[in-house]
Amino acid sequence: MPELPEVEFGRKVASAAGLGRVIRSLEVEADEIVFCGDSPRSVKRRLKGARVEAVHRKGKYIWFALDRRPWPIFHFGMTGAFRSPALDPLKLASHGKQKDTIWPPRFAKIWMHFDDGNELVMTNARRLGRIRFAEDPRLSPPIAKLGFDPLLEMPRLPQFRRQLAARKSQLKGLLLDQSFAAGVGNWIADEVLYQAALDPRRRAHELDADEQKRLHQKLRAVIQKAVEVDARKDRFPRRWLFHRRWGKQSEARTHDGERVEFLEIAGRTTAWVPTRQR
DNA sequence: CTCAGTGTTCAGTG
DNA sequence: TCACTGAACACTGA
Repeated sequence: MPELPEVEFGRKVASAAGLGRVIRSLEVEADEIVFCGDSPRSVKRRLKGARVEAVHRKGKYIWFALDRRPWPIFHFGMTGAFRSPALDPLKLASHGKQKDTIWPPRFAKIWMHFDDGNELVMTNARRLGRIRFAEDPRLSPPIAKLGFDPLLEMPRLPQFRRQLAARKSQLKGLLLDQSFAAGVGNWIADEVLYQAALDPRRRAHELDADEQKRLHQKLRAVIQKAVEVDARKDRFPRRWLFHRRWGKQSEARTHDGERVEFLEIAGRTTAWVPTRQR
C-alpha cells in the first residue's frame, strides 16, 4: 500500500487524530522487530503524557514533533497504515458502508489514546514496518539520508538535470532509490516513466533535454495528483497505467489499447508499454 | 500448497 | 565510491 501519497494520507490521519493533543495512554504490542528492539514499556514511557505539536513527513517516513525528546518515527513498510475514527480511509472509500469497522483494527502495533478521546492506531500486518525513536529525526539515519521529497521540495529543472547527469543507473532503479527521490515506490516509478514515455532501462545520464524535462514534469504531476485525491485509487485518472498493471496479465492493455509488458528491473516487477516508452 | 509482493537493508561482486 | 544483484526480513491473501 504505502508510497508517498498513501503515507501523506497517513500523515493527515495522524494529524486529524492527534495534532495539539496529549497522549493520555497507549497500548503497545511486544514486537521487537517493528519497534527495533524497544520494549512496550520504554515505548510507553517515551510517549505517555507527551503533546503532539506537529506531524511531519518526508518520503515514506512520518514523525511526530513532541513537547519532549526523543520523537517517534513511523515507517509503514509494505503493509502499514495509520487508522483513526477521526479520519478513516476505509469508511471514506466505501461511503461509510464498510463491514470492516472493527476497532481496534487487526494487526495494531500501537494504539494511542488522546486527551480528547481521539484515537490513533498504526497497523502493520507483515511486520516490515518500523517504529523507532530519535532525538532529531530529520538529522538521524533513515531520514537524513533521503533525497528530495517530490511533493515538498521538488528541485527546479536545472538542478534536476544536474542530478540526472550525475547518475548512470537505469531510470527505474534511480526512481526507486530513496536517496534520489524520497517516497517513490514501484508503481509510481512505473507510472512516471510511462507518462514520460521513457524506457525504464534507459540510463539517467544519457537523457536529452526534452526527456529530462518530461521526467521532471511527470514525477511532480503524478505525485501531486495522487496526493490530491488522498491516494484513493478509484480517483486516479482513468488513463493511468496504474489501473492496468496488476496481476501481470499477458493480455493487459492500456486505456488506448497498447500492450502492457512486464520486466524485472532492480529486483522489482516493472510494468511498461514498449510501443510508447523509448 | 505455492508464491508474489506497493519496502528497506546489507553483503557481495565488478 | 559507484552500480547493481540477490537475499533476507515476515506473513498475508490470492
